[in-house]
Amino acid sequence: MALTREHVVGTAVSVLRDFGLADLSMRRLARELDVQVGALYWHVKNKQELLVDVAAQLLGDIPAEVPRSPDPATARTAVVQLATAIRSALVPVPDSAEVIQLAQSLQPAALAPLTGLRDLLETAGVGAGHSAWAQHLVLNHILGSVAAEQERARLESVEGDPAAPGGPPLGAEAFAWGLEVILDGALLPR
Amino acid sequence: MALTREHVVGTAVSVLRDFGLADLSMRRLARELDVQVGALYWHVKNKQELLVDVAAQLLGDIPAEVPRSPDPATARTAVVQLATAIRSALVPVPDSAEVIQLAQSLQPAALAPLTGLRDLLETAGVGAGHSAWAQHLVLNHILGSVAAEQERARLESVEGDPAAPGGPPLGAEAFAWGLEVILDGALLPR
DNA sequence: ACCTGAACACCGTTCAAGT
DNA sequence: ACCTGAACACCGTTCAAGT
Repeated sequence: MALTREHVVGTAVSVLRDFGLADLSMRRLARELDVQVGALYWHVKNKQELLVDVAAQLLGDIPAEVPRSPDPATARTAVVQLATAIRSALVPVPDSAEVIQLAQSLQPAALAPLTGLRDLLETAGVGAGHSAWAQHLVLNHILGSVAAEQERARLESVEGDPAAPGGPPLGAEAFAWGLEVILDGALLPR
Repeated sequence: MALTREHVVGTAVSVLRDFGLADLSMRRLARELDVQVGALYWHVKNKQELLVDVAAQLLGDIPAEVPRSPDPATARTAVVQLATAIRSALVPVPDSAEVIQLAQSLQPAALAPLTGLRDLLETAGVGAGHSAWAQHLVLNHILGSVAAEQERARLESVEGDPAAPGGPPLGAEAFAWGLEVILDGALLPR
């Protein structure tokens, strides 16, 4: 079967999911695909471009459905739902926050759901000149929360200290709190 | 002159400042110090430990002076001043946000000014159970703002598009806005 | 105690040459 | 068009051996 760009990106995602960013090398990827390293460079310009595609696929499964012409209150609820969905999609993938951050700085347009976030924030009542700022604020909160959660999981797996096996993870509560803080502050008359 | 750990860390900081994280390799560092690579490992356990020390030094010059027993209003002002000081210290150092994030996940205690931030937030009126969350929120905002500013600078230097040479950088305004949003939201009765 | 020399097991990227 | 083979210029880390 011929190698395709989709196959390369898909394999990269699964290596990331199973082994983390440190193991996601071009050579490791080539081994996984039973191919020489050079072959990858026919389908992909370089590793950075590959990681942008990986980031896009990580966010690809998230429902980007923005309610049509919502009132401010339902827009705010939609922001919370979308942000939580993004966080939930990223938490199980090791080092996903780093990958998203890299992709967003390299090629912001490639990450569609993040634009939906900005639109929702604007109709929720964030001043028009500030919706991009609010988007960054929320995104930094999401990525910071994901990184913290993964670091916690890493420490547990090393120390064998499962803490609370049942129930919702502590990080989810902190995330929800921070999201409300941002929204309350950003929607205040200023 | 004998090599010391301080000399190693100091040289690492200056390589980071002048060339960025991609050029801060153990081998490059050894070359800069006129020494063989192996010599570094007598003074430092590994690269990660070195980067923690680099991060500590980046934050070391920041005045960590917390006003003794301040009222909530002056504590809030102090939060803004400290957060702005941290941002100002990091912006001129390429990839500093990445280095701080790594150090903070590896060894949070090594970064003293960040603890001062939490104390100030608590006396400013953030609920006692939430001051650690608020600290993370502010820190993520600082690091996100630093990374964005540096990415902007990188694009300008590549495209030769100086935009606005005079006046304060646009990023500082966005940073101040986000900080007020967080503080307003976090200090709201909840 | 402190450093050298040399090795081990890796990287990302390029490119002539093959099919 | 798509891939191999091989090279180039790097990495972090370890460790016997020297002083």
